[in-house]
Amino acid sequence: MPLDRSIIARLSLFEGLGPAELDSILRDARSVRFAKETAIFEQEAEARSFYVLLAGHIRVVRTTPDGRQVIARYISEGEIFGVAAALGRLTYPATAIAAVDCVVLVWPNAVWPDLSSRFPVLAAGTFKTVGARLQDTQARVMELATEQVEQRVASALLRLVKQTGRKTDAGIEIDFPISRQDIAEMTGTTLHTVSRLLSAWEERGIIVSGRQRVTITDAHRLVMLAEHRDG
Amino acid sequence: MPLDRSIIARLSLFEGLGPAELDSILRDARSVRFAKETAIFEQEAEARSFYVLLAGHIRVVRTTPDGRQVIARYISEGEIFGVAAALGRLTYPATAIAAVDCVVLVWPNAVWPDLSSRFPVLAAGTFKTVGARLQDTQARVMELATEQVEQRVASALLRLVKQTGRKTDAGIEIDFPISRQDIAEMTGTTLHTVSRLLSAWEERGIIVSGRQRVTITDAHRLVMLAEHRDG
DNA sequence: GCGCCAGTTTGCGCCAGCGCAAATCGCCTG
DNA sequence: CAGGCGATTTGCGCTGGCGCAAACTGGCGC
Repeated sequence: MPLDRSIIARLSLFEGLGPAELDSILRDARSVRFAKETAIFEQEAEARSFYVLLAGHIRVVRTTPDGRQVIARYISEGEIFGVAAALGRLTYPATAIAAVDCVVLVWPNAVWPDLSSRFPVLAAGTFKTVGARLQDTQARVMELATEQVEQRVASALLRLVKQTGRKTDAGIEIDFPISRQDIAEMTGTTLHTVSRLLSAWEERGIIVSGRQRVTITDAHRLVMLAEHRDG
Repeated sequence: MPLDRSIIARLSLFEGLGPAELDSILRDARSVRFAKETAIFEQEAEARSFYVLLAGHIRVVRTTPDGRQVIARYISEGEIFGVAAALGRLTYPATAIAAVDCVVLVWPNAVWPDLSSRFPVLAAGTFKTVGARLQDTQARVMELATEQVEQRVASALLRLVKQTGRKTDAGIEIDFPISRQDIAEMTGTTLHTVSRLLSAWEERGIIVSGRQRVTITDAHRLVMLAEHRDG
C-alpha cells in the first residue's frame, strides 16, 4: 500500500515540490510506528536510514563513556533527523527515543545521493536544518559556559514551550511527558536542583507543574529569569 | 595574476579533482592576507563569502549579548570555514580572528551553488566538515555538562595539541600564541582557575608553559587527568 | 638599556549547587 | 481499592571554583 502524499505535502521540508515529485520521494519511504520510550536508532549503531517525524516527539540522547546521559535535543513533528550519512558519518552520534507514541517515515541511506541531487530544495532544507542545529548547539555551549543554573533551566523551559507549547487554560504546557531528570540532563545540573527551582517558581506563580508535566503561566517573568538575575 | 593550483592541490577538501577542475575553482577565488589579531569576518555581519585557510591559525569566537566571549573553535590549515550561506544562514554566527598572520582563500557566496553542484566531492567534503563540527560541539556540551573544570582544561589542551601540535625537544607545543584567558574561554572557566591548574601541572612535570605558550611534556598523564579524577 | 604593560600568579573568603539520604506523593496495576 | 513503584520534594553539610585584589614578570617599544 503506497503512502499518500498528503502526509508530507504540508511539511516545510518539501515545500515547492509537485504531486509527482512527492510521490516519487515517498516511493522509497516506509512508515513506522514507535511506542513510547522505544529507540528509533541507537548511538554508535551503523547509520542505515534517515527519518522524518510525522507525529509525536523524540528525545535525542547522548551517553558518556561512564554512563552519564545528556539530552542533545527534542525533535518535533515535521523535522528530518538521523541524517548522519549525509554528513559523512558512518554511525549515529546519539540515541533517538520516542518521548510519546510516534510515527516516522524511514528512507534507506542509499537513496540519499539520488534524492538530494534530484531535489535540491530537499537537500538545501536538510542542510539548513543541520545549520540551525549547529547554531543551537553552539548557543548551548555558550549558555553552559557563561550562565548560572537558574538561567539555563529557565531558558530550556522557554525553548521547549516555544518549540512544542500547547495552550491550556492555565497557561502554555509542554506537550509531552518530561521529568525533572530530563530537564537536568538538558541543562547540565541535577534533578534535585531542578526540583528546587521549579518548586520556587511554582510558589511565585510563574509555573504550575506535576509528574512529568510543566505549564508556564507567566512567560514574561520566566524570560526575565533567563536573562537577568532578578525576576 | 591567477592563483596557482598547487596551493590547494594538497588539501584533502579538493582530493580527487584534476588540474583543470582546480583551476576552474580557483578562478573565482582570491587570496587575502590577514595580520595577527585582525578579524576575517564578524559575528552578525552579512555572510558574503566562504573561506579556506591556507596558512596560519584562526580563532572562532562568539560573544554573548552581555559581552562575555566563548571560543567556539580553532581553524587549522586546509580547513574550509565561514560556510554560513551553504547552511542557509544570512549572517555569520561568530567572529573569526587570525591568531597569527594568516593567508586565506576567499570565494563570494554567489559561486557556491554552481561550485557545489559541479563538484559534488567538494560539497560532500564541506558537509562532512560541518558534520564533524556539529559532533565536536555536541561533545563539548557533554563535557561542560558532566565534567569538572580540571578534566575540561586537560581535554582542551589535548585537543589543541592533537590538532596543531608541533614537536620540540621538551615535548609537543601548541603552535600559536594562546593565553590563559583563551583557554578559559574554551572551557567555560576563569583565567585564574586555568592559571592555577597549569601551575600545578607544571610543578608535577606534565607541562611547561610561559607567556601565551604551552608545551605538553607528559601527554599520558594529561590523558589520565582528562579521563579520571587522578593522574 | 629602561620603563611600561599585558599577561600571569597567588592568597583569601564566600556561596551556588552538588551529593547523600529520607520522606512524600501520584499513578498505574492487579 | 490496596499496594507498589517511580517521580518528586526537601533538609543538611560540604566543596569546587569563582570573584576580588594585589603582586609579579617577560618582552616589546622607545
